[in-house]
Amino acid sequence: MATPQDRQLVEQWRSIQTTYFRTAGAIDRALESRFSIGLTEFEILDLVADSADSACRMKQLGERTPMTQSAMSKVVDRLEKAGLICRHSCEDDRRSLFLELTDAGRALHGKAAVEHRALLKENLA
Amino acid sequence: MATPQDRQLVEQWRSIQTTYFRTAGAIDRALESRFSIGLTEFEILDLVADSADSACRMKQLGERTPMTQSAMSKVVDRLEKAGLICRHSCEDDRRSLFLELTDAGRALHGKAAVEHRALLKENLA
DNA sequence: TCAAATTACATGACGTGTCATTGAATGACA
DNA sequence: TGTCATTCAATGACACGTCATGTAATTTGA
Repeated sequence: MATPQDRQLVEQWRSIQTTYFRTAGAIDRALESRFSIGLTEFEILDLVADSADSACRMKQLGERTPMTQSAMSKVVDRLEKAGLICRHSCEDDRRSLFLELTDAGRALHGKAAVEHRALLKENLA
Repeated sequence: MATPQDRQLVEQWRSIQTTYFRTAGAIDRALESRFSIGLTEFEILDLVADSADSACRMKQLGERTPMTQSAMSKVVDRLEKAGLICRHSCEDDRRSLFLELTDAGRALHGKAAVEHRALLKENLA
């Protein structure tokens, strides 16, 4: 029934869960308290900041995160309301959207990224 | 700014996230469709099934999962409504609760665990 | 070229998680 | 022993994610 291999799998899984929750929680709380954004928001900022090219982002970002399309849309809403990002409709295909950091967004991302990296280092050691 | 070490940390973190979401998602969907319970519910069943001793469980279970006390309480609600688990108040300390699987709960856990282990194996390879 | 299928994104209903708080039982100790 | 602090669990308000669906733009192909 419960083979040693099963036990080991379950242990491995619990370890992943623990690491994930501990790390995500720590980052989320830190970003929330210092910059008033959550981990999810930061991850979108981070992805946008990371893409220097000018492709139609929204769609492509979706391919680089486990988030749902619907979740993405709402996160971008929040980021836009917070004045950290803006949507530009894409001339070539008006269904698509470009995302771009505002100056405020870029500034905040810079500071938040330091915090983010530090907490990753601390938690993934 | 973005040192190679930072890059590597971020890569490692994305990898953990991907594994976590892929695995959790697969298990959740499978359990949901075949047994009408979610991953969270299963994990509580699994913990209860795993503890043979008769300590005041609720509290101790909390120490073995990243879940909040409040989340636990609600999951147990659902499990109880589904007839898979029951709460017994603890004689020694009437603030505490024992949890116990019902027969239905034990039966379901047996089948679901097989599925769970199989999906872990598939996803954590 | 036009109707049907597809694609990109937004939105509303809904489930579940968190935080803050409550209620009840217990513990500490003057 | 009576008061105050602590602990366990439940609950309500709220935030956020998912699913199903809607809307508009684009593509396909007869």
